[in-house]
Amino acid sequence: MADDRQLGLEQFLRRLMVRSRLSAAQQQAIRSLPGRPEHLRAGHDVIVPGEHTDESCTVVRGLMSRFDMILDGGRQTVALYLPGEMCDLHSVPVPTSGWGLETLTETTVLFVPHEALRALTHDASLALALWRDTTVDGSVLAKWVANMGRKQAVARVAHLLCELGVRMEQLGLGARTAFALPVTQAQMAEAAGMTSVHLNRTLKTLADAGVSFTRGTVRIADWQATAHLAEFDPAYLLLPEGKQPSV
Amino acid sequence: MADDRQLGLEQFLRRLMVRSRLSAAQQQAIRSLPGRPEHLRAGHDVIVPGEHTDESCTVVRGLMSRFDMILDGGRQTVALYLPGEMCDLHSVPVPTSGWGLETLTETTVLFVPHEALRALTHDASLALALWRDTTVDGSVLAKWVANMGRKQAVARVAHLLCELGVRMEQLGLGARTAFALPVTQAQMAEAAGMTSVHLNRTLKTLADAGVSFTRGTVRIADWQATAHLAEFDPAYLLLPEGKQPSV
DNA sequence: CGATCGGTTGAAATCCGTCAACGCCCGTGG
DNA sequence: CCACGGGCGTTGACGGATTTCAACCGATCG
Repeated sequence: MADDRQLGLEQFLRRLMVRSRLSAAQQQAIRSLPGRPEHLRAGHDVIVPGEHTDESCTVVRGLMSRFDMILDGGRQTVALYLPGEMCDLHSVPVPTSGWGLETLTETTVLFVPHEALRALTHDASLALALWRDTTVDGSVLAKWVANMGRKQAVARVAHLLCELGVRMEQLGLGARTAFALPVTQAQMAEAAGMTSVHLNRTLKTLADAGVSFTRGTVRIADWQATAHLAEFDPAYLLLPEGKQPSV
Repeated sequence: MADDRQLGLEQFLRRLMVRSRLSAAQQQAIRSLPGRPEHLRAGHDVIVPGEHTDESCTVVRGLMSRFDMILDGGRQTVALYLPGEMCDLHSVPVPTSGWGLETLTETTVLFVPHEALRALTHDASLALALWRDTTVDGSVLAKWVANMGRKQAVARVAHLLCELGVRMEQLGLGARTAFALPVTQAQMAEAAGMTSVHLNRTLKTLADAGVSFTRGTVRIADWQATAHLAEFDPAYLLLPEGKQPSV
């Protein structure tokens, strides 16, 4: 539908405004961005690693992953994107992406030309807002590095679920303790940096701790305990409480 | 010395210009940034995780690491910073850093107030250049996630050494096949996401492949073979060959 | 000369990947 | 209606990779 452009931009704007103060005119500039919505099946590669692109895409509905490819054909998910998030915002300053982008579920995306996004940077506050948005991405990546490097499977998976819970809740897509995540165990294993077999066993262990992931739904019975188990501290998600400075 | 400010800014400018075209006036704006140089011993924590800061810092001489802390007191290095790189550029849009910053060797840093950096963003091209610089950081982080997630010790360490080789070479600090890296094995283990004991054994294995790391010097006898072993493709470092677009 | 730090090594325990098989569900086609 | 096949989840057994614990050695420094 044609409304997907409006919807996608509205969600993107809302995400920006979580961390950045924007004037009415600046908000309007976001809402007026051009965009081409597209509806995609699960498992579709939007961008193949190494491909050059001149548009970014935001998730309208569904779930996407940015991944790197290993020689043996295996994939490692390096970032997950939820509705309202611009997967490829970093390609505005650097259009040659070494990463692939794929849909994990049936997903509606909105393609926005780089040219239009670059034009926004003539407004210093908007430039800062966009820059800030990719910084959040970087912060999440850094946390993922720390998790992969130092934690073992149970804590790593728990951390991933906590992170997704908070992000979902922030987007109004459920509670951090109960939200839909319609992905396969194999897909989740790619994000957690482990085998699907081992993820399966890990989920079993987590079930004893009151964390379940069945039929596409995550439930966390005891948030405090799980967050502690995962050593999860949401600070790195850079959520509100005292907005960030503007220019 | 007072010249450290000039030197640091000049190196930072050079780094920016690897990927961004800047006019004479824009270059001058970088060179005119205020800055407070400081000389620090090895192992000094410049920023403690969670601390708020209103300046960024660039490495003038030496080596720094950005790290995350685990409950048991262990640290995971999430990024390494070489001379000319601005460790904390991402703190310009988001001044509350969840990360710590420490010197790995004796290091000279230059602190630059956020205010001055934010002022630069009124020039859209400079804003894009700074944004692009943090994007490179993010790209490296993503690659680290992929390495941690999917590769085992030998390939992971080899990849780290290849990356540092290329980055060092780019900065004129040696050849990718022979460069100084005066860090301890424990420090390198923190970056590679493994125990110092296992790193030690891994280095031994790598020695058979012609990769040595002794007395603070890395030597890679057969670059091709090592890059292949590590599945190292420098594309993610976003080096020149066709500069990035400006506004 | 003792103390400390960084590097090295061995042995045991643990985590995780691999291989292989099985069951379930569901859609498809006979 | 049933047979078949494929995707997905589950489980067991095995082996390899990595951590942990502990000890030792050499160099450096007070």
